[in-house]
Amino acid sequence: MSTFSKTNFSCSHLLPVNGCLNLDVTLNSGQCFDWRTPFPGSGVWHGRVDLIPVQVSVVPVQDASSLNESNISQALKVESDILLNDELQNQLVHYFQLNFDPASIIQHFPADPGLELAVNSCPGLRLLRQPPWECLAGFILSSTKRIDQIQELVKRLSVHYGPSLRLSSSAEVSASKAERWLISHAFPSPERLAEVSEAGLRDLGLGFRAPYLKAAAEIVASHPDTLSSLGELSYPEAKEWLMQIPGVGSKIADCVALFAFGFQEAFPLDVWMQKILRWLYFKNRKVSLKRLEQFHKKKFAPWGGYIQQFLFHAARTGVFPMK
DNA sequence: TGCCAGGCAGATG
DNA sequence: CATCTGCATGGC
Repeated sequence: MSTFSKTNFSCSHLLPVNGCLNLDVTLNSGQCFDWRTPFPGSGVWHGRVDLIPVQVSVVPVQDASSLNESNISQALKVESDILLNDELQNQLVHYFQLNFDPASIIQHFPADPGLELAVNSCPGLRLLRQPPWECLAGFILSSTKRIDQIQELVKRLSVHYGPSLRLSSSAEVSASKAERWLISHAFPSPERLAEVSEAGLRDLGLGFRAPYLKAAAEIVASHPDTLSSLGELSYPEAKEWLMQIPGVGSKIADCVALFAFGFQEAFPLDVWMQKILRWLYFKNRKVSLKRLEQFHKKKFAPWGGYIQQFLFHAARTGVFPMK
């Protein structure tokens, strides 16, 4: 394993974690698409937060003398080839929501056997707060794709059109085996993708998503501040704006509302969630989408966002015997 | 070969 | 409303 762990990072920090964080669960729960781990289950991940390339892992905190918070027993260990000044550290804290303890929301969940099973099956799962554009783009790519295929598309777009993150010579030194786990490029900006032809996007395997992504890039690029400030609107207003974009319907808009802006009312109702809700609460009978919408709003609001993530991940890892 | 994958848009009753 | 279809691509 030591051949894979890169020990010559020029910068290392420990960021205190409020509550519990499990990276293996969180970074593999279908909310983000650009993290890799050399060894599944090792807890070590390579990726980036916007333009900051990092290796992250979670370590226990023994001596809390400098951290007089009672709910801090872990820290996020962040290593990077670039200098992590205060501003960049704040970006990392925000992305991983380290100042927020998910237990403060979980304790309000309605009493429900299925939900409890889901929550207990993936401790440390937490919602990230992602940069809006790459979150939006990622989920535009997600239509009828498996998560590993979405990850592949994101990687191809980044390598072909994204800005290079190779900033220091030490990053170039790494062993060839570890090389493929390093993040080389960030996700391309909307301005850059707006310049790429639809054919160019199809060449990367986007298929029918190509014109959608291009249109989204053009819209976002031509309204420079609108997307990034959607968090100042109400949830319905933000969702309505997102759904103006071709290729963005209710589900994708909810993903962005939740994963990029933290609207807890957002409840991405994809095919998985439809199956889960029918199985848990409707004896697997056919139920219209409309009714499922009404059901989750009545039963789960205003904690739908987190509840959805627990149910989704539990189902995807086989916790529910749905077949 | 056939089926399915964190959907959406357009058309039909 | 509710349902149906085409849309690309890749893996099993």
